[in-house]
Amino acid sequence: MKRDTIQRRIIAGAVRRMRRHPTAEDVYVEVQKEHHSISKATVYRNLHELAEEGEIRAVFLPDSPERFDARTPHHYHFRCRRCGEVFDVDMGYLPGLDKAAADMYGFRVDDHDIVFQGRCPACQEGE
Amino acid sequence: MKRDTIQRRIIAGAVRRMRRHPTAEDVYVEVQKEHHSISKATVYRNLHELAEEGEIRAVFLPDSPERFDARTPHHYHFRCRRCGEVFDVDMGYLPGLDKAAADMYGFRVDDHDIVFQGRCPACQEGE
DNA sequence: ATTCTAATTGATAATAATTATTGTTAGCGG
DNA sequence: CCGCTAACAATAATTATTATCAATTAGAAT
Repeated sequence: MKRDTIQRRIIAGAVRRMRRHPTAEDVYVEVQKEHHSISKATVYRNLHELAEEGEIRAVFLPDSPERFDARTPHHYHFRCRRCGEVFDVDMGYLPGLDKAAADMYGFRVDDHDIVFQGRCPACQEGE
Repeated sequence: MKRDTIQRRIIAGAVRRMRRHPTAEDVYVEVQKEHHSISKATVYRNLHELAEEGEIRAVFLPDSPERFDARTPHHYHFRCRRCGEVFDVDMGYLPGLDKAAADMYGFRVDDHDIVFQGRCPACQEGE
């Protein structure tokens, strides 16, 4: 049975507070402030468990360690190829894509992620 | 100036031959058959260079090391959450998405990737 | 064709990211 | 409150990737 530990609550809370798609390492640094003895393995384990339960979302981005995101409404991402910064892209989830993929191939599609790549406004200046 | 080395040709050729989104490691094993003394660093280096030049495509997938793909027409991917297998999803590139993201946020969008997740047909049996 | 030289290579070391192991601790049902 | 077991901390191990650098070599210049 899934136990409700203070470590888990701290980790979940930290991810919900953090806004910039933190990596496991970022979350580790953050939770250390609240609970000094928490270990890195516990952070990894709980992040993955929380993601599996749907409490938070795992975001996979190019050239980056795995990131996490507590924002509940599904959204997409943009990654600047120059500075590496990641931005949210709110354009509404496109359920039609899931259905199309499911119909074409017989998959059971749970969801999808879209990652745009290019140049962010700041990095477009002076080119 | 960009030099045309036999290592680069062998690596590019191997990726073009391989169909299952090989990882850098997979490519390394493959090119070893042709050129025994090729080093892993050379494989990594060339894969990234080839990707940057647009000769091949880098594919970033959840819970997986970086993968590469020589298929020229852009396509999407599906990953089975159970067995981890990756499938191509050919549903036609959706340029409208790039434009929408660009217009909303002022990005210069080069392209996007979509990764669907769920269960593949084989893993749906006996559930 | 020979020489030059800067790009590229191979080998290996270093780093980063993640997972596994092991012994300890603490939620929760009884 | 007790005991069982899931979850824990600490750390070792593994995996993935990048950096370093002397040696090599493709392509340009002679």
